Amino acid sequence: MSAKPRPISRNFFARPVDDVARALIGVTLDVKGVGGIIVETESYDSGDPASHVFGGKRTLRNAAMFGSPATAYVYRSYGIHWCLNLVCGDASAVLIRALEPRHGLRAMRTRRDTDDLKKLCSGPGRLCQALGITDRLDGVSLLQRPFALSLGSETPEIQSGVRIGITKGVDAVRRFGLRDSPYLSRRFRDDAST
DNA sequence: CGATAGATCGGCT
DNA sequence: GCCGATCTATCGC
Repeated sequence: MSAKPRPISRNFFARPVDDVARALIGVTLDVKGVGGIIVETESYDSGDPASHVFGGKRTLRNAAMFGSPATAYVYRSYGIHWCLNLVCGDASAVLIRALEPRHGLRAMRTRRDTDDLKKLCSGPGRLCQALGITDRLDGVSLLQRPFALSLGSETPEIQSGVRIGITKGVDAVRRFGLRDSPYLSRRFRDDAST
């Protein structure tokens, strides 16, 4: 059924963060065998007022953002949820916003307490709950267990737009998604391609 | 449908 | 104190 896995290497992350955010669409992300295909991302970097590292201030929370490419940055959002970023170097990172559920559906449904496929991983907090991601994975390498990242086989159609849920840097077009995927956290407003 | 309030806590002013 | 890179339930049209 599934194509042979094409593991992602550290070099994948060592390029401009917007490029990585696009390239991650269609990539499979699993944590201990549970996960799916990335369908929505956002990019953040140190010059970005919406970023946790804006101004270069290093804190306990954002320390992982300053790590080497292919490091996980996990932070708590609104005191309740966890959110996962993939660090790309120079204090830049890609926020994973939505997955198409593929592996370990049973575990995901249990953790999320819902049978609705579209509510399992469609949102940064939701997907972390579904995959069991917490701050215990903050600062951990993405290139080994419990993470498994592998390239997709097709070249996906990418949609882009402004980011969600922020109050600064609101005009930057740094949100990317798999065109018309039913698993997006929200639909894209306009139909700007590429 | 869209709008909004509440949960809950670390980091910052 | 205040405010979020969120989610859910609930209210109103």
